[in-house]
Amino acid sequence: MQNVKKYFTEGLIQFTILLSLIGVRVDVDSYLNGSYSPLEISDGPSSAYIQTPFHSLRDNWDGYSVHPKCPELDYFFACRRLLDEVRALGSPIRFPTQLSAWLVHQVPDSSEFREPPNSTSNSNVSAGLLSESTGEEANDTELLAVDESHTAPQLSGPGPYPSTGACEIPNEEVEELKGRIQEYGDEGREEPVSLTQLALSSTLEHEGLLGSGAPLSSSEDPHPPDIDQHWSQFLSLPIYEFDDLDPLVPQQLSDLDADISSAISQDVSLRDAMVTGSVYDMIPPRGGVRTLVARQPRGPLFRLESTNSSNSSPGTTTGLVALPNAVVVNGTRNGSSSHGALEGCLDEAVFDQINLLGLDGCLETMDAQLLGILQGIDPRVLEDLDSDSGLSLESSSRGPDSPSASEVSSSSSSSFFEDEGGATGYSSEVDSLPSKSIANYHTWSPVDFSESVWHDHSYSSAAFSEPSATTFPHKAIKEEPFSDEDGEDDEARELSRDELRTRALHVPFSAAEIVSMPVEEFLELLEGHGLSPTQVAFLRDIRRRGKNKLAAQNCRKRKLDAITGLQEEVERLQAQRSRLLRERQHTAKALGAAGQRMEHLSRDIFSRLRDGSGRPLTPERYTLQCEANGRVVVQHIRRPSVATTTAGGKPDKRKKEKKP
DNA sequence: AATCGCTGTCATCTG
DNA sequence: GCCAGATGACAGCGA
Repeated sequence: MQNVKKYFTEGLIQFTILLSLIGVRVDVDSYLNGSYSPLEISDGPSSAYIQTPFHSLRDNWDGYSVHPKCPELDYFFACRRLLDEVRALGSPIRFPTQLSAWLVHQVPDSSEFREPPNSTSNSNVSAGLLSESTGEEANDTELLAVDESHTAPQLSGPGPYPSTGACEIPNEEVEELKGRIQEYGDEGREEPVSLTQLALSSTLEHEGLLGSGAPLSSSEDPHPPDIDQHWSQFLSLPIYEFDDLDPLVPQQLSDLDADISSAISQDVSLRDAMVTGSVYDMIPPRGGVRTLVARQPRGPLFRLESTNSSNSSPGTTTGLVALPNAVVVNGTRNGSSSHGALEGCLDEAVFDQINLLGLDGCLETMDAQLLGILQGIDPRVLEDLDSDSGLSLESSSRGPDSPSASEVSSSSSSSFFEDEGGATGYSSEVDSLPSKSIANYHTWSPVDFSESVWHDHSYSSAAFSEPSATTFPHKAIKEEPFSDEDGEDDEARELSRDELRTRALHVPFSAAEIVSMPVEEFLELLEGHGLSPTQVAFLRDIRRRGKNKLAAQNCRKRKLDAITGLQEEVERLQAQRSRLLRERQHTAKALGAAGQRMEHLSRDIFSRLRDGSGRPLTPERYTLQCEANGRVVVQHIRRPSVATTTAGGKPDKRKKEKKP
């Protein structure tokens, strides 16, 4: 319980330091008329101002040898009342230095005392306090041990108190002091002091002064509630509560000085230095302080996150880490909309990712097939890719200056598109494309595509999430147009056939765009480009198939989800059934046991009962009935005919005898 | 070679 | 009647 002492004494010292930091001169002399020495009062142990060998509590408190009404406790609470007065005095507070010395006197434990973080002001104050406290401390060996690093050199200085260590104060002065204490009343006394000291305690906690010892808990405090309340106010509050109470310190200080603005600011800065500043290595990470330190940095992070979330669209609130590629693609394709949503660093991150993906460069040189494949992968992504990259590349690659495109257009259009004839028979014909037509595809089909991409015939963004896999084949096509990887080429052929035919039609849109574009735009496309009926039917077919593909994907996904949900429901119901069966079994057991107990008790009771003739009652003829008022009565069992025939009128007699 | 899962496509229905 | 979406059925493909 050394920490208890330090808890209070350090709290008082911290309070004084806090006052000094806000410009309040600590001078208790004026308050005590310079004649009172709180160090020791000889008027008996009942006095609240008796000098308390506070360190003596160290060994006694744990053993509960200190009575709650002991003078030491009175002394402590008297100290607190004095602080209450100090707080209630108002603006021009001048703390008598004796109080400071008195406070220093109460710092008995020295081995663990360390200077608070803001050592400059604290050391000055404490030094000043100790300088006022005279050579009395010279006799107090414990005090010398307390703070010899900071205060011992000043303890030798002369002071108003005799070096005997016992300052004699007349009883009448004590009474006068008590009267002054009474004058200030009780309003708002307890809580503000406790709050202040709690805040100071928080400071102490932050400084780790209390971290090494036993936890300050009053859970084992067997003392009466009145004292317990006081103690628990200081002892039972966790650190985080102190942290929460820290903001209350300025509130309490608002009563002190007219210069409260500075006081508040300084207090805030002090708090920041002690708490918030702890983030910046002001507080050693130990014990409960670690939690405080770890909690503080969340502030800026939260602010950052909130800023991002506030500025970004709901879909992009997951943060940069979780920023999907789709968002990146959005950033590239629809700069106007997404730029407004993702500003600042988000944009930087987006463009960084774009650069990493190489989309900006690759899109410029991507040929039509690959772009078509890309766009055929995820219409949801490409849904917004309506403007620049895709179409321009598409058109450029589709131009006559593109060898591959021209080759494709010439060969494919002649070899398969016209052969396919109407769009209605398209699918079956395509599936049964002749090998020559396939070979034509091979001339420009990607050979190095990632298998995942080619396996994914869907338009999901998952395939698009690997842009490298979709951009690299572009080079492979140009460099190795004739590849022997038939399997992948087949997949490429499967995936890109609509794209190929769209390109063969010289439609300035990719298949994915055709699928994803609105109906009006699609109709404009059909009407505005002078397409032949065959081409129109083909485009409609492409759109229909693409839509249906997506629909099939969604449908299957829903089906799987439904199956999964039903399986979970089945498992849940099975578990519920098992639970209910167990409960029923348990209930049946309990009921049987209760019945057995009831029978046993009935037999026991009947064995103790006698009828009028002294014969024991038998459960076969009598029963116990519990009435509403809790009264238990013995009732005769009326047996209809058998009983009357066999037993005759005897039961009636017994029954009459029985009803006591 | 048979099987299974995935995917695309078609036909059909519904709103 | 057209369109979009949903869904069952079928076929192809790869593991």
